[in-house]
Amino acid sequence: MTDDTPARRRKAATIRDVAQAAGVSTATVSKFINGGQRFTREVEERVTTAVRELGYSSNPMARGMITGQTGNVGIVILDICNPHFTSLVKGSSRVAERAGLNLLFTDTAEGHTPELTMLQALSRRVDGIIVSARLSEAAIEWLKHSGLPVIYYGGQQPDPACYSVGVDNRAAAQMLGRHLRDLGHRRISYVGFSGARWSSERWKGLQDAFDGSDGVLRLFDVESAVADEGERIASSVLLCAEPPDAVVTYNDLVALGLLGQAQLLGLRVPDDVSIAGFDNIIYGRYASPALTTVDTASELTGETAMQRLIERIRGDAAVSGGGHETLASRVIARGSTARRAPGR
Amino acid sequence: MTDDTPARRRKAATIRDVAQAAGVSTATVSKFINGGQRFTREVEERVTTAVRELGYSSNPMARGMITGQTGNVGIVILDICNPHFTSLVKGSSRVAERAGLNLLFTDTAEGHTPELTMLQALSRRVDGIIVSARLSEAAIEWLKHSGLPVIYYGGQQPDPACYSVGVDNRAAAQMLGRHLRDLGHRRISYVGFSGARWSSERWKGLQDAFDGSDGVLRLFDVESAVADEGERIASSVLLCAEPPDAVVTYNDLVALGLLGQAQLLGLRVPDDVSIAGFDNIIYGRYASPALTTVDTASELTGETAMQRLIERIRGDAAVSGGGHETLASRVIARGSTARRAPGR
DNA sequence: TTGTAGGCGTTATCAA
DNA sequence: TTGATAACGCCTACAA
Repeated sequence: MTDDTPARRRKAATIRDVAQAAGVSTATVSKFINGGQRFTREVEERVTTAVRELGYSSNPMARGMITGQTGNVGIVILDICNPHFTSLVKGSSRVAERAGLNLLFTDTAEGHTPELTMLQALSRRVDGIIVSARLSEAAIEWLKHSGLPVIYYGGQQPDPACYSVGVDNRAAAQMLGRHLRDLGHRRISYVGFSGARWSSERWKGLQDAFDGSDGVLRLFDVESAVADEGERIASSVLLCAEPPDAVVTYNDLVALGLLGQAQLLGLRVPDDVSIAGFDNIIYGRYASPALTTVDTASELTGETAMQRLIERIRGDAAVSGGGHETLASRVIARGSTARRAPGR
Repeated sequence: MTDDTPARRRKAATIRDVAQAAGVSTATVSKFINGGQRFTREVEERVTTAVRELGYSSNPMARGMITGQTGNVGIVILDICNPHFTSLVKGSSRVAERAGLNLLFTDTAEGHTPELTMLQALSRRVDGIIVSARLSEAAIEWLKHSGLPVIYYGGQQPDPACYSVGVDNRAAAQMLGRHLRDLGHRRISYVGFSGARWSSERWKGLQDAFDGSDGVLRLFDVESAVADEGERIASSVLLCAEPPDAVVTYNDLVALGLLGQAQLLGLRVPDDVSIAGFDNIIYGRYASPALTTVDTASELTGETAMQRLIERIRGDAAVSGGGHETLASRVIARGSTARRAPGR
């Protein structure tokens, strides 16, 4: 049995239907809906009834046309499958929901649409937007020029008029480096991801940590920050002439891949080599050994970014002038890092 | 240095501005923008220029008011932090982007807003919606009544007029059960999640697999399908009087938690007990031993659901009448399941 | 406290 | 091929 007609969307009741049913003007209904005014008990009751019976709710597009607000906020994510970004979305989503805003989600990893085109399309459908600080220069420039409220997540925007939220990557890496140094490690390899601006910050932080020591740091690079790449680069990093005591990777995904592959290559972690990443994704706990990492406040980043965005949209006076909000990070030491074996 | 004014959004050029600049009527510009008509070279050139110089793009809300289309599609996710759903979103997102549709994302796990209220608000902002088959009866009823194009993911909707997409959970579980049976396992425990309708399908599938054998199946239940719960229930499942040869869990997250805890309790996996889950989340590969699982076509589910939704929105004739689309699933055997030890 | 009327930016209809 | 004009549903002065 099939439908006689393709399910057609029933036309919703309009404010006029309500006005008529309640025997008042549309203006009265509008004011009633949007609150902030008092009415006769009589009118109030009739309107309430009419709204309920007709199941009325105002048309967001019609309202938007005149208020200039869409009721939506946008978020542009590099790769939703990275748990770091997943948590970020979770945090943003929660805050948006509380504020009664809808979240327009975009994943750019596919990159079918050029970044700029995508932003231009999105910008007409949202009141503000949260984007990665890794956006292209052209896109950032266009955003600035557009006047759309924007919050950047991840790194800090050089332009002081921009708002951004994230951890201090250099300081975070320095903490991790210090941890490794305290464990007696001297030969450190960093598997960076030059596609992210702040990978170099993390590299600098590591260097800071070993400043004035006899530590030897070496730099590698992956083409994308995923587990596969960690697997791919494992042998280059681990089986070289003078192998490292410890390896730090750009993020936990790369670390997970590296960790798995290291074991397949016959290395014992952490006895032969310590491994650590960034982001504190939950799955690091379920690797074996559990992965040492640096928490980069993923969910809090999302929450904070959304809060700042909403403030900007609402135009709260206190929050003018841009600036970077630094979130606290912390090292989470687990089984994948340990004191360097004496004989090693 | 602060801004003199709160960044004000510059008012975008309207179709009238373009018409004036090009010396034509707004109707002409509209037709030109929306294509599908031919113009004098002269007009075409003037309009093109005006559009470019003014950086014009049409106002989606104004357009939506008259076309009745929003250009948005909604997706309602139970918990974006579950990689299964993350992949689903990824698939949907890609297809939506290709079709030029924006994705309105909602995560219900927080549940601040009642399901029905959330759907009602969302329904006015989208042309169609993808939701979990785990939605409440009331919500499903309301959706049917609304006439909004809906695709359910996960389980099959009983109502044949509804569209749904997902794997055959019973058959999938039967395959996994068969795998375990072939490995010589006889005492099987299933850690289900009664919060999901299709957990019982999986339970039935397992029973099917051991039908007519001397297998003994036992049922447990978690309150939420996350790794923590897998950890929590581990001792109850594994340390009982007659411990199981193998444990199947509702999904990989629970399995991961259970796996980690099993090892902390001193059990060797898979020597002492085999463990398997559902969904084939990527992190199962990085557990140790790697997790045996059943692939539930997460990303394909998202893609397919979005394709069907778009067909429904566009009103393609061929796709009337509803129905369930079954996606193929497959067992992915890894290290966490192995032949039952002889002496066990 | 309530109503009237104008306009938001666009598309669709119909006439030129 | 092009243009005038009427909606679309709502909000907001302003008037009553």
